[in-house]
Amino acid sequence: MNAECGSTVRVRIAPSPTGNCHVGTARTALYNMLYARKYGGKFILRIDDTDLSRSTKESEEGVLEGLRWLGIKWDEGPDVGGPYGPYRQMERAYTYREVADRLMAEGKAYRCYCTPEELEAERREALAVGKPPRYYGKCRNLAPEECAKLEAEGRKHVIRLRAPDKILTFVDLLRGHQQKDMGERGDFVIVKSDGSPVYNFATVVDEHYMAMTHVFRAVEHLTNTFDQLAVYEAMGWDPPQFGHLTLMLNPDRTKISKRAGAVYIGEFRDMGYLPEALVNFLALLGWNPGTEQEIFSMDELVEAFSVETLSRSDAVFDIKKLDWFNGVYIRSLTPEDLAARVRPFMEKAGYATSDQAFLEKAVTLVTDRLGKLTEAPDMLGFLFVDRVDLARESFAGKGKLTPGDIAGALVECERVLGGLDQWTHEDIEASLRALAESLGWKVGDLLMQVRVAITGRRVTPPLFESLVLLGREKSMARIARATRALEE
RNA sequence: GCUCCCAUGGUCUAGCGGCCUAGGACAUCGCCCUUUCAAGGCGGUAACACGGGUUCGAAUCCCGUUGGGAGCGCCA
Repeated sequence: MNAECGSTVRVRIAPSPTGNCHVGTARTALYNMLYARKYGGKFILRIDDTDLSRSTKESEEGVLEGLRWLGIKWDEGPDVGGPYGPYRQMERAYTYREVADRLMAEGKAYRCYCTPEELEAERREALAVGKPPRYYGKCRNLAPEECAKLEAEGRKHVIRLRAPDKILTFVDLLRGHQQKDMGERGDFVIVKSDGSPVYNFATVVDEHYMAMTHVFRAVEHLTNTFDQLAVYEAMGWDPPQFGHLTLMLNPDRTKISKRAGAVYIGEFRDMGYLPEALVNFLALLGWNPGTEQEIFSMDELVEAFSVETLSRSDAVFDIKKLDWFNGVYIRSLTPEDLAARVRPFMEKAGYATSDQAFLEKAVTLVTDRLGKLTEAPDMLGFLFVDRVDLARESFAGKGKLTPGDIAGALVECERVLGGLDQWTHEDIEASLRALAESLGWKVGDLLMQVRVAITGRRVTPPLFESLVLLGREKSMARIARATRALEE
């Protein structure tokens, strides 16, 4: 299980260019990268684009962008190159062909002319009598003349590998010894009728030529591994070590999907999550450090990572926990950093944020209150507008204060605040507290009226700091306006 | 249907035969703090899927059952 037996560790992530970076892909990429860093190896990004129809430059870029945003960096890949290219399957087409030809020449693979309809019928028959659906080898021993004849009829063919009639085994890095009797498996397709390689074939060729030493991938590939092993064996190649990771689940324990919420990295970014929070959360979803530490920087993850503590059971993606991590990371940011992260969300909401110093002071008021960056515009908007919307009910709340009571109190507030020499937190607080006492009001009740007058709402950042930031002029104007509104 | 994987509170997990009256975190509830809301502090509720073994002793090992998942594709 130790990585460094002579050769350098080489691990990879091989996403399909679907346009978006899926969280599952991201987590698998993370684990692979952590492993590479931990053992001083290389982490490679390969684009598995054999499904030619969907691949475009943009669809590839979308995936890379998601990974980059999370801070996942690769040593070799289609964008940065490297000594083991190409890094796109499409560009390796010639090699697949060559390998398939060699397998055919050695009698380890053969052409099959069966139609999809025939195969489907065969599968149904097998299932009907309770046998595993498999290809029973109709074209297995076709004579060259027969092939020529079918070819002449215009029949298309695929290439099948002769499944070895023996038990294949490997040691999974997470699950230990695994085996399968390949005698139960029919000969399987390695090259489609259009000449392109099937995934289980292409991936073997890629892993081999890219000199991968370890393959960490989702558990859905566990049983596929045996087909791949058959290819390695037919070619006389040494397979890498495999480790099959868990799946991420929806709350109802089905495989994570769109309908249960966000699944693409870009969506999390747009929802106001910090990449470091998402990474931390993802890392702990399926792996544990063996200690009670919860918060990890990327470097700390590299340090603590270990294959031994990767879990074997699937994990529900609990967004509430992600929210908690996000809050923790937001609170750890400097005002400057927080301001920078919040800025795009403020701009999107239509608030001008060119005054850096002001923005920094503003975000400082809500650092402890932000669960997600998207909440910032709502909390801070009152500092960036000329006037706020006032609703009568906001002042009274559920209490029994009448508009008259409130307007009267606000007039007093205006008077007291207007008489202040300095517009500071201390002076404002002292004067308002004193006023509450002389009025016989509870401090909280009085401050609530000012709060609503200033912000238009009952839930806001701390009042005194907000007044200071808003400035004397605007604050006084808002109180005056609120008074008038209540007196109408 | 066959093969394989998995199984500790609502969720993520620690536990790898006695240290477990099962630990931590999120969520939840209560209290404290408090100018609202948060944040923070303190405390509470809450789990070894079930049934057989093995053993002096099992959450931990074995078998079975149940439940969940994957694969059996000219998808990746």
